[in-house]
Amino acid sequence: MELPEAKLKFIEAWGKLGSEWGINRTMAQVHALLLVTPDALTTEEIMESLSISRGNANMTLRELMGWGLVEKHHKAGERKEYFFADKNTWNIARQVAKERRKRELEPVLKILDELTKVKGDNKHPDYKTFNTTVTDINKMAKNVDKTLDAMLKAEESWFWGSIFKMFK
Amino acid sequence: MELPEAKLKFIEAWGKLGSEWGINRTMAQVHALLLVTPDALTTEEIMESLSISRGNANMTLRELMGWGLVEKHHKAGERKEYFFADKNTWNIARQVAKERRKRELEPVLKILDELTKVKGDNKHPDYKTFNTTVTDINKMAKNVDKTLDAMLKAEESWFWGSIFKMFK
DNA sequence: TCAAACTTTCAAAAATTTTTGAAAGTTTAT
DNA sequence: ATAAACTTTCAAAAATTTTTGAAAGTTTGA
Repeated sequence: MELPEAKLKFIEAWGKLGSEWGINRTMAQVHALLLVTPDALTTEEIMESLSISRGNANMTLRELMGWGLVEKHHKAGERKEYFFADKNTWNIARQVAKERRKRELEPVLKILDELTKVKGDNKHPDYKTFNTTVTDINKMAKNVDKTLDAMLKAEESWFWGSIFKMFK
Repeated sequence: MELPEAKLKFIEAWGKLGSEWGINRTMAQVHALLLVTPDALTTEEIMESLSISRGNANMTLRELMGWGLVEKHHKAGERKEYFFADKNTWNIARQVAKERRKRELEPVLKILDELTKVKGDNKHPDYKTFNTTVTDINKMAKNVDKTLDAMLKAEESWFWGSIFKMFK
């Protein structure tokens, strides 16, 4: 397989995976494009490469910056904005973990904490099932939260090293 | 807060979280409903509770069974089918991990392995960036794969116990 | 100050996903 | 064999998400 074809395959696969995980396909594709491009690209170049509109490119890049995955670069003496993706995989994973924790896990944890406090009679199967389920899910969500927190602070090699020590 | 309201809140929150993670909101809601219901429910009861159509209920329940999260129960002397959700949180997490690994991670790993093999000249920044990025992502994806595999085989308390020993 | 170069906005259109519900299919009891 | 009880299917409709592109906005240099 040649490089250009391989790049397209990567972009396609990344887009698909993104869409399966609740991330807009185009956003994942723009990210993938920047990940396999050594230097920063202009909006124009991204539009061209992926055949998307200016509006879409602009919006997607803004969101990628919001996720902390892409940054704007400027070249001396040029007005154009260039977009560049951090290519460190561990940084990317941490950044995504950090954002999803904040945006999705934290709100759910807040609700679960409330629901855990609902009072009732354990003799009523309805209440008992509700309470047990919510309490259990809350515990698991808190464990996930703590694990993500640790991951955010960790060094990649240490993290995987420790994980693999666990089950050998 | 009273139980009925709390149930609705839980169903809503679960539906929202699901939709953010690429799982159909209704499917997550049906799952949530069954999770807080002590006994098995009929299609009719689910339709009623969540105000959804027969077709939708049927399709959603079939999918939940496909994910291994819900099973059909039969009551002696009745023709109706009853649907029941396993309420063990660790089982649920493992089941979801298992399915997503099979459906989403494995196909991506296959593509990444191929892309890793693409030959080129490391003097060309384009090739070098592509190769480095894809190789790195491949490594990370393999680590995730191994971790999930371990999780699938693990006992809940042992798993979290080991994780927490890591960062204390 | 002006206009060229560039970015952002957002209402409307397109694409995609989800839902509906009536009809077709199946199973069971008589 | 039939009808009642129940489940499944799927084309069309509705809802939602994504994309477009032209107009408005901004910045810069002359």
